[in-house]
Order: sequence, then structure tokens, then C-alpha cells
Amino acid sequence: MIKVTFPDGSVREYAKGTTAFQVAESISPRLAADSLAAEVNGATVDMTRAIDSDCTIKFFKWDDAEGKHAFWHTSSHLLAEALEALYPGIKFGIGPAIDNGFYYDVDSPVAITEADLATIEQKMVELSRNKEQLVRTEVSKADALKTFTEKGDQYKVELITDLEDGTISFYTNGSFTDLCRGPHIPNTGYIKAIKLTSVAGAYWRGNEKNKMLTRIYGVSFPKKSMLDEHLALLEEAKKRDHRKLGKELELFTFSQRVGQGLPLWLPKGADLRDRLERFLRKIQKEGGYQQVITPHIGNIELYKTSGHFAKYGKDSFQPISTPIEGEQYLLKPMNCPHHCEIYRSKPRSYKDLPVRLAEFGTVYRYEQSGELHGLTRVRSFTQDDAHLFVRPDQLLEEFEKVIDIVLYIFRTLKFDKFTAQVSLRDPKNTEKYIGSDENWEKAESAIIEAAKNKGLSTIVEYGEAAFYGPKLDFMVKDAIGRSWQLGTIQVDYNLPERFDLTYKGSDDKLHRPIMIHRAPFGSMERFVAVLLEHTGGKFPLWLSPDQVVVLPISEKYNDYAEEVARELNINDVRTQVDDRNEKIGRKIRDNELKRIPYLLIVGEKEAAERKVSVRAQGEGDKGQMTIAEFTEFMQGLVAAEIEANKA
RNA sequence: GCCGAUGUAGCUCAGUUGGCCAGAGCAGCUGAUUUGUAAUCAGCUGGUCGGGGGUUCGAAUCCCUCCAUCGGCUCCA
Repeated sequence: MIKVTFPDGSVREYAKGTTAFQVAESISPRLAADSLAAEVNGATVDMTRAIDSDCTIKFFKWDDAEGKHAFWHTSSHLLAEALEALYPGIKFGIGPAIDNGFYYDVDSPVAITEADLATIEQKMVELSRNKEQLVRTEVSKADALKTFTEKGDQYKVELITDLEDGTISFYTNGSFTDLCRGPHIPNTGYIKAIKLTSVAGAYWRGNEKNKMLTRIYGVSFPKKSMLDEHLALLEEAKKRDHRKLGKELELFTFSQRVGQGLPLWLPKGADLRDRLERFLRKIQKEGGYQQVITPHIGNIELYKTSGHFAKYGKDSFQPISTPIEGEQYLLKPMNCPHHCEIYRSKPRSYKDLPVRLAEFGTVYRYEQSGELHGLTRVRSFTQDDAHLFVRPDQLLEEFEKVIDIVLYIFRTLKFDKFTAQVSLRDPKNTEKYIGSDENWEKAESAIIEAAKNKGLSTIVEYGEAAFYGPKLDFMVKDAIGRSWQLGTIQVDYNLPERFDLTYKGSDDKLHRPIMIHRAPFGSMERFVAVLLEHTGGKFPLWLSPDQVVVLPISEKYNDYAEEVARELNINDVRTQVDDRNEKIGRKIRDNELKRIPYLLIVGEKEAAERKVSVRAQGEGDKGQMTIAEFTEFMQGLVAAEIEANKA
């Protein structure tokens, strides 16, 4: 007999070899039916795995990440089984579960397109009805290689070759056997609703030089209603797409004639962006930053000094040549080299440090055409950039102050779901980076310490650092769950060396400052895009390009409406008048769709009493106020939105 | 850049076994209406069907090519 301990602390005894499923069943049939995988002694395993010794056990249902993972992972096996049945000779790459479903990479003798997805889906449903068990078998590496070599599955052979010697597990569902570690759900019958969402190209093993396989994405659920709900949610998310909202709200546009990835900010978008910039400028002024302005181009020698040219020159916008004097200039891909030269413009003392140079600097990067994406990935964008030149003893404090700025901005804009990511260099590939190991180690430990001191829970990614230093990045998701890097803070020991930056210490000797690169928004473009998706276009009051629109009931009250607007505008409440010859219902509808925060309806009553009828966006009629009362109300709201979030 | 899909009026979209002057709604303009909390009515304007080339008696529709957009991959200073 073996002892099995449950999460509540209770212990039961079972015969050796009892499966996790049988254990669940002994508690309740419901638990057995709902459990998709089990955790035995900390490792996630199949429900069908036999338990051989004393252990702790926990069951994963659909609502657990592990349960979903097993479910979707099994779904990719089901997809593969269907594909093999429909496309004889098809070869398989990898087929994992992902955050929101699953995929399988295949090399098919005939092209698979979106038109084929319905057929594959049907086949999957048909196969799932067989309630095929996922049968685990364990083989030696040599046998595994033999199996897949005979089958002619070169990708699997490659995967197995890279595995360590020892036992390798296969899983078989129906006629399909796959190399797989598991775990899986007990049988494919659990998979009741399937939607194959898209087909895309993906390089084998993620390497551009390898063959491009066909990747089929899908999502599946234990119930049809859950799939419907999921699809409805996706539809909802599409309405918040910043590209759609940007067009509807007239914030920005693109023109083929101007060029790919070169955003044109429309008046309302420029207004919004300007407001964000002023917000940050104010914070920076209080934080001891100094604004600077630098040109949009720089001599190629500047970027050779910084190392940017050697690293990115060939993939960048090509140099601009001057035929007369034979010089070459580069469109500015980043602001740091210019700021380094500003630092160098005069001798610095240890008493001057930290020097904090800030600039809303527009940079130009030649992103591959296929990577461009609305405002989140463009070829011309403005960084809310600053470079802090600090003494070693100031590094930690300055870094933490920058974290405070980022967190204040995120709080003010209600970005409560962000990820803090520590991006370090790839320890296996150090030649991609400039500078000594010693400097890298110092920089990396400084970031980790600062993040810890600020109580940030971070995830660590290797190989994501900038080529000159490690970063602390703040990632926020868009409407459909794609993660974008917004704020970034970087520690850099390398550029100060390359530019030979110095300061005179109290010991009368020259010392090397450390540089902190930081951009709390990341870029104005990307930040506005993510802000749009988060708010669905309903900006906080302080940011709204138009805060109030006055709606006269008829043309007779246009004069009074103008008067109200004038009064509000004098008091910095941004107000327009909708004096179109339309019915009031129509004006309300149009302005609600434009996400105007407050609508003021004025007619005979209001004009006579010098009042306004207030209507809040999405909330309807709020009753009457005098103009002065409303002004005060608005000013109070704006102040609260900003002040309340200060540290 | 790569794989796949898409591109018709300012916007959202109809329109292919190739065939009369290419359609609708919204927006815009003109007129009527002077309106009380999410669409008043009528009329009009507007398109070299993404660009170029080809096949055909005839192309929005078929083929080639370029451009752009979308979903991914790769990349991301």
C-alpha cells in the first residue's frame, strides 16, 4: 500500500499502481471527470499514470493553467492526427500549447491554406468522438531515432538527436504517435469544441535560415459554449484595436505616398500626445532633468564611435551622402550618442552629477516591412528619452527614482497589469554585446537590486539586453493579449567608455560616469497605441482632446452654447459646440460615439437660468448645474486623476 | 525579409460560370424641418474597382508583377 497526501492535508491509502484517475474517482466521480492532469510530488503527470510510492497529489482542472495546458497540448496531438489522416506524407515539427490555445508546425506536401481549416476541424471533431486515450510508451533514444527515421520524419529525428541519452517518451492517440514529454488529458473525448484560427509560416526552430514550415493555430474547449464565449471576446477585442480607434477618433493615419511605417499624427492625436509629453515634462522638471534638443541626423563617425553602426548599420536606413564634402550622415536611430556629446561639451565635476538630459527625440529605424504594426511598430517614432550620467554611488538611487516615475505613470493611466522584465545578455553568446564581462556583471546586479528594492516581481529573460547594457523593461498587453514593451530603464557602462566621458572627482582625478538610459513611455507611438486599446478610446478626462461638447437643443440656443463654451475654455476646460442643425438625440449619439467625456445640453430652460444639463459619457443624464459649478466639478476631476496617483 | 490572406467612394461593405452606364448604407453638399437625452425627411455630389502589364470581341472578376494592409515567423537600437 502507498500513502497519498491531498492538498487539505488528509491522507489515504491505495494499492501500489493505482492511477491518478482512480485516486480522483475514489474521492468523487465529479473530481475524476473534471481533472485534466495531476501533480504528483510536484511534477505534472497524466491522469492515467500509475502511482508507485507515497506521494502528495493535486488535481488540475480547466481553470488551472496546468489543466488548460494539458488540454491544449492534447489538442495539438489531435490536430496532428487529423492532419496525418488528411495529408499523407505530411511531416511534423513541434506542436505545443501556448497561452491561448495550441499550434502544430508541419511540412506538408500540398499547401494548406485557411480554406482547408474547416475540413481539418471536422476531422478533429470526428476523431475526438472516438475518445482516444493518450497512451504513453517509453523507449530508448536509439529506438526513438529508429522509429522516426523509418517514418521519414526528419524534424522529429533532429529533435531526438538533440535530446540527452536516456528514456524518451512517446504518446499515441489513435493512429498517431508523437515524440512528447506530456502530460496529457486522459482521452481526446474531452475536446468538444475546436476552432482552428489561422495558418501562418514559421521557420523551423525559429531560425530564419531554416525552412519555413506551415503553422496551424487553434483553440479548443471542453464545451461549445466556452468556445462561443471565447470567440465573442475576440470580437469585442477587435473593437478596441488601436488602428481602428485611431481612424474612428481621427488620431493618426498612414499614407502610402509618405511611406510605410511613417505615422501621420492628426490634430486630435497630436493634442493627446502633446498632453502626455507635458505630463512627463513636469515630472522630469521636478526630478531635476534638463531638456535638450538634438538634430535628426548625425555624422556616421558618431555611430562608429558608439558602436551602433557596426552593429546595425547594414540593416538601417542607408547613410545620406554629401557629394561636395564627401561626408556621410545617418538618420538618428537613437539619441544616446548625441546626449553623450552634450555631456562632453564641458568638463564635469563630481558635484555636477547626476546630469539628467531629457529629450522627446524622434528616431528612425528601418524595420522589416513584415514587422510593421499600426503605431506599435513603426519606422519613425519619438522616444521620451533621457540619459542620466551618474557616479557609482548614485546609480542605485537614480535607478530607483526612474522606476518610481514609470510606476507613477502606469498608476495614473491604470495600467495595473504589467510585467516587469529584467533583460540580461545571453551568457552563451556574449560576442553580440560590447564591453567587458566585469562591467556587464556590475550593471546586471545593479538592475536586479534596484528592482528588488522597489518590490517589483520580475521575470528574467536572457538574451534580451541591449547590445550596450542590460535593461528593466515594462511590458503591457494589447487588446488581444500581445505583449508590448513600453517603459525601459537600462544601465550602461560601455558608452561612457567609448565616448571617453569623465568627471573630476573629489580626489582631483578623472572618473568614468555610469549612464542610465530610460524611456518611461517607451515611445509616444507605442504608448498611445496601448493606451487606446486599454481605454477603448475612453481616455481619462485630463487626456481627452475634447472634454466637453455643448449641444444646443436648436439653433435658437447657439448663442448661449457659445457663451458656455467660452466660459469653460477660459477656465481650461476644453469645450466645443455642436451647432449642427440636428435633433438633440442625434447630437448625443454622434458625440457619445466620439467618446466625448461630458455633454452639456442647453435649451430654453438652461438659457433662462444660466445653467447646463450635464450628461456623462456612458452614464446618461446627471442633472443640472450652473456653469461655475460645472467648471469646478471638471477641475476637481482632472486634479484627482493626476494627484491621486502620486507616490 | 519569409509564409498565407486581403485590397471596390472619406468610412463599412455588396458585386466572379468574364457581358448592359459598378451598387448600398453612413459621411459630405443643398433644401425642408427648429427639434429635450443614442440616428428627421428629400435631393445631389463622389469610384482610372491598390498601381502597372497581359489574356480576351469584352476584365472589378482570369494571369503576371509591383505596392500597401492583415495574421504569424524572424527581427526589434
